[in-house]
Amino acid sequence: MITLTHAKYDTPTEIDCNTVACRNCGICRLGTPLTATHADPRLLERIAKNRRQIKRGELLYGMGEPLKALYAIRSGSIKTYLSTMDGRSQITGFHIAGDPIGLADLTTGTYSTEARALENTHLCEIPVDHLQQLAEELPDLRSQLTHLLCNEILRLQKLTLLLGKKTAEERLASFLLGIAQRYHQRGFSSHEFNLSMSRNDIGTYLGIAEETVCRTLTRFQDEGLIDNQRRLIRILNAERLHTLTQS
Amino acid sequence: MITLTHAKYDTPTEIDCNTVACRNCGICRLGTPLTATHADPRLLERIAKNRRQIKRGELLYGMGEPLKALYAIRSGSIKTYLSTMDGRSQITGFHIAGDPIGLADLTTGTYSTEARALENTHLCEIPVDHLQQLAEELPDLRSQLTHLLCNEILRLQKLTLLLGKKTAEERLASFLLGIAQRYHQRGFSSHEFNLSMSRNDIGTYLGIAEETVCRTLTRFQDEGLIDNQRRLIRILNAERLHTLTQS
DNA sequence: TATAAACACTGATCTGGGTCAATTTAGTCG
DNA sequence: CGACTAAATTGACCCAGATCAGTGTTTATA
Repeated sequence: MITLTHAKYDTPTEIDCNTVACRNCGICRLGTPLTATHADPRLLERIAKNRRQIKRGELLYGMGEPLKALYAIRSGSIKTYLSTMDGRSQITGFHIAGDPIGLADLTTGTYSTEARALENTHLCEIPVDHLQQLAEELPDLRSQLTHLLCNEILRLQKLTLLLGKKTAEERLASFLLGIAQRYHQRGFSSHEFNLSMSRNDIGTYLGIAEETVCRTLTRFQDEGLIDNQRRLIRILNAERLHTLTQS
Repeated sequence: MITLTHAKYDTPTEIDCNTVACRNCGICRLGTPLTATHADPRLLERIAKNRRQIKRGELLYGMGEPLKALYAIRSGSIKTYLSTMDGRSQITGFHIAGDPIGLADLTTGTYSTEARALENTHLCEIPVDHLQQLAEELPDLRSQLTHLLCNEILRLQKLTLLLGKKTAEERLASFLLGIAQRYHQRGFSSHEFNLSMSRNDIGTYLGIAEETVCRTLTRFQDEGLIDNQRRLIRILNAERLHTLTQS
């Protein structure tokens, strides 16, 4: 079984096992399905110009800043969030290796969220003018970008159902299975994983208090649904968790 | 002052004042800004094949159905919503004249929400294969579609902030000003409008109970912020409402 | 290996808004 | 018009989860 074994609160190292090869990256996949006769490497190099790395807690970009580049995560993870005037914030997404960030801001030219690293993170920087020019040339890239935008809408629609109508228990169950599924899609274990975000972050994403996150995880553990070792989570009964999600 | 004067619970009539000309429609605008040297009419006809009209309460499409067409609203309004397994639902959007519906489902080929008419509604039906073929030919149409997708993401991000972190009062204030702004963009009054949705629908959109919607609107009226005549709303103090939105 | 600083967890109490139960007000239709 | 029906409103009560106030536990740092 492959598990994510990166150190907790990891230190700045070389790209570790939780890295996604360019041909598996969401942007670079160029519309070819998972069974890709892998994309032209020169093409991939043309899309992502620079590499960049940021440390845990660092800001990648702030809301309102002019959009200089999009990013694709090579390793690590990023949270994006919005805030009210008086400082309450709502995390709109956790982004892991292979995910693009900032796509939705392409047409307005301004970042609509804050983006902050949850751990030390390696990124590909994709200049926007460059991407748009390439997209004009490459129909496959265009359809991949459209696909990513559509998926983001579907994800946010499901998030509104969660935030508007689900109980704390349903939210946590949905969250855990969602994380498991995403890791699984990237070839990692869907039963055991290290969360890169704090309990506070989870609450800020699910629209509940940190304490409610803790209490609910503890209850799931007591009921034998998960093994809760702080950030290391083992899913013990995915079946029953799924019935708890109410979706 | 132009106000929306269609009859309450309106009856099936010819297209009324709350109609958007094709050249102002979200999809047909073809990337040209508001100051458009208006688009080629033959082009517009090529995009929207059939007209369709549905009555208040009728289903336009159901979740999970194969995507046959996208729709653009000519007049009237539509709600789209998701539901939990046990029947709680979350409205993900209210759509009015000029809005496209179903765009986000283009790449999956299946409707991801239910869509139901809030009043008698006239639509343009846009076959998907046809749209995609046209988009290949027309760069302006492509960029308009991308723009619409991006805007939908930004809208849903703001909705998650509302659902995850705002109080009932903040939700209602945001909602009223949001409606006002959208009507304003379409050339109607931003101070007086008829809501096409029930109090129950508003609650189902804002993640609060119908009763809380009523109580909060009543309070806004008592405080002189709005004039609340059932579905006819007059904004009396937009300034102060805005400070209540916390965004 | 101390010490500090996050982070995770737990218990006690409180409250915004949900739920339940009427009542009032329009809109519809014979 | 008057009866019927759906929607809107109001009041009383209740509870899921927030908030407050700690106590453990792990990581970071000296």
